[in-house]
Amino acid sequence: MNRGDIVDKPCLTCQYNMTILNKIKNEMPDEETINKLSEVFKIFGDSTRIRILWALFDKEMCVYDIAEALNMTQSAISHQLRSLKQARLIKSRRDGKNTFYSLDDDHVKRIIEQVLIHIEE
Amino acid sequence: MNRGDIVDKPCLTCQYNMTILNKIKNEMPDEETINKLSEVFKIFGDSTRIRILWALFDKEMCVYDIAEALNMTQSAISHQLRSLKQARLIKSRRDGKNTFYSLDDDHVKRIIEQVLIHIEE
DNA sequence: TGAGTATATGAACATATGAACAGGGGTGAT
DNA sequence: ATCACCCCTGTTCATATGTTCATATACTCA
Repeated sequence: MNRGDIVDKPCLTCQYNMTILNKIKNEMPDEETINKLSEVFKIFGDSTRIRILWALFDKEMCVYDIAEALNMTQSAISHQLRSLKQARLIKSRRDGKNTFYSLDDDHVKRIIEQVLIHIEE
Repeated sequence: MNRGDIVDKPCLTCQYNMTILNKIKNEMPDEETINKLSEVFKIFGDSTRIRILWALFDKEMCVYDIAEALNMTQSAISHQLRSLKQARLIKSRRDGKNTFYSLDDDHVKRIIEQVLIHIEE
């Protein structure tokens, strides 16, 4: 069964006709927005990154200390920090030898909290 | 450089000492919660699933119509619906030949909206 | 009961991802 | 300038994930 077949004989028992389905298609955010959305979620979708974000919840930290707090190698942390920064979930500030990372804005914290509420119900 | 070395000579220029780092470790949610969090985010982290959730934002739909609205095969949609259901982001209701899917609760919508706000800034 | 419709599942394949390792670049102290 | 330290980049390898195709199951109605 492929797409062509389906278009010609729509699901008769279902509630929506082609007009409504097309409306859904059109009201859907554009492809770029959808992709951005899923990319951001993808970045959240890793336990190490969640732990990093959690560690940054109320203070900035340098790479070394994050690695220390999470019991992981500096290299692994650095990779994850890059992902997080590319997704604009964190920002960095250089101070001499150290680079300090902090949450990009409050949304990040709120998003995690929302999901936490969801899973705790 | 490995973990053992680091523990013995902490980053001298950083702001946090071992006591604070241990505090971070202890205040972090337990492993199970962190894992659940990242798993849920992982499920959100796919453009097809985001589009499915979007289609379900204000009404239930059957598999066929979702496939139709998204221009995808029934099989692909069915697989994704299973993931979404396992993560408790959607629920299903059988009605004769059809299975209708809808958002599990309002959090799902709110979570997506939060991230949308974040990326639009 | 058998035909037709709606959905689910399994296997195979391609792609994406995370961790570890090796090496390099920038910074500050001497 | 040189060295030590902090961090980043590129690569490799193992594993995870998404898609497709083929097929199985569930349900309805004649």
